[in-house]
Amino acid sequence: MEKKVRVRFAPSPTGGLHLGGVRTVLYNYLFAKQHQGDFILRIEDTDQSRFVAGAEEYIYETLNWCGLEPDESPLKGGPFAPYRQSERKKIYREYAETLITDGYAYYAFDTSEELEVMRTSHRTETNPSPQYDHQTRMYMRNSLSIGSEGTEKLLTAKTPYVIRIKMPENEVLHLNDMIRGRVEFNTSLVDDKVLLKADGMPTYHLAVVVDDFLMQITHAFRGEEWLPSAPVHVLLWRYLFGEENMPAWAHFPLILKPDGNGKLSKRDSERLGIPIFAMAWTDPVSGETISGFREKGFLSEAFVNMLAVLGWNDGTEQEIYSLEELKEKFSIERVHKAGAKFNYEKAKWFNQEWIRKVSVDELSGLVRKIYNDQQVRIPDESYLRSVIMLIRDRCHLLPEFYTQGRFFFSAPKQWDLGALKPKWNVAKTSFFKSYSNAFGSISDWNALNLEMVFKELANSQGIKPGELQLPLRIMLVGEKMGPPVFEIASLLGKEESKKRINNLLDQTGDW
RNA sequence: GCCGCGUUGGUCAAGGGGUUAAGACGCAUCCCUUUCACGGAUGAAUCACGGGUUCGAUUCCCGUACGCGGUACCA
Repeated sequence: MEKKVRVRFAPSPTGGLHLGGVRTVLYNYLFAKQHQGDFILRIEDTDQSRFVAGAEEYIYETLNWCGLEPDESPLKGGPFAPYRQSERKKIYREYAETLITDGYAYYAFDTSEELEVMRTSHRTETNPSPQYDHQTRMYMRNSLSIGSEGTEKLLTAKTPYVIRIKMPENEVLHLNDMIRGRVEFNTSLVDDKVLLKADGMPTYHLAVVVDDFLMQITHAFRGEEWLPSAPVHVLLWRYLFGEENMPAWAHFPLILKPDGNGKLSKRDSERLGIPIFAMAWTDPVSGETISGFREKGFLSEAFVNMLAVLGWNDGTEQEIYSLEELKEKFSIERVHKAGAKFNYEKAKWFNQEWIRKVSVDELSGLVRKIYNDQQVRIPDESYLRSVIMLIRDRCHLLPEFYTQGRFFFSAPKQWDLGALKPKWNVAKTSFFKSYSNAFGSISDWNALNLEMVFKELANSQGIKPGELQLPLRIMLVGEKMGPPVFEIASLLGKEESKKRINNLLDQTGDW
């Protein structure tokens, strides 16, 4: 009997959720869902000094936008509540003390100044960052170096302390990563990490294993940056709950900046003008806003799709996947080991694909919002939908529905005269006069008929129709862009088309 | 420095002892269209390096280089 799969995403609410974070959520979610398991959102807010107002709400909204709803969360509750670590504070101390009793951890009374002294005095060329470990711990002020009596004294005097894990010497630990296979560590090289901080809050290391155990997490997935501290977690599992009960691990590769090397960061967003957050994030203190994919005009389907295949593929040539399809086809084993550079151009391509794929219904709501923001009045829903169907193929980002389609809602006020004037003549003036006059006789107003009449008239007047198409386009659109010109006229309607032709004709006299 | 993880075109990547080393994005050229896109076609461009193992390594092993991550009372 297999245990029910339970995974968690455990962010620290300190700001916007960037690409890597959302991808971690996504992979967790996909894995859980394809195994009929639970996806838990746990808020790791153990560092009170890093509290950022609104960051937690931002996470909910992001998950909601992406369609990755947790089964249990601080907001939703669940059988293992609370899901906010700050509210679980009292739980952790007990485990830390058990560790001390069992000889796996100890009290440390060093002040931050003392730690600083140790780090500078032990610093050498070959060891630029000395650690609090088996080599140095006996020189520090802790229950190992000062004995139980001294410890008692300090404890009763209410001396601030932390609890540190006592890393064993020269033991080889290993971990079977679902992506990387067996990874080994020598415990001598790992420092005595703080487990419980002076304020009584646990560090990530303690909290993550205690909560993963208590919340019955079966698979623990996180970013690669956690791999180096994994031996601490393995040891904690061994000491507290039994290594055999430890969840299966997988460490995801990082998402790198598009140019150069290194982790994608907020700086890159500003520097390159590309979004890195799912949604715009405004820092409550500085007021500074970093734009997000949603605001740039991405469809959540495209965003999720793009993220899924950034570091994963199913071995076929398929690149476009819906969430449902991903649930079916995703597999941790096929996640790449190496980090991937983020490519914004490709991201836009995914969005373009999804703009064509998604229903007009869904698009119309989104596009309506964009037009509203631009103060464009939309006569009616069916007109909007027709415009959308006509221009969706040429849009990569949602805002392009405005730049590509605004002329459907208001007549051009200026024209690309440079494309017109040089080749203009009286024959063309009279052609357009007769063309717009002929509108009255077109009973079935559609692109095909419009084109037919256009061509017949042109031929009868001895002008090549091709030479007249561009002028017509400029009259209707104002510039050299847009869908097939008779489609435009057809949608615009008889009156409006006539009006726009006459608008320009009024000016040709001055040329 | 030390530890860990990586390394297939510019980018994302498939492949995994014998292949013309897929495909996508981007780029270039052409076609379509007397608009701009879309679409189609074609093209340039890749197995980090050095040793092994092998009849044969991009693929397996060992080094080296490079990159990234970690080295906090941050997660």
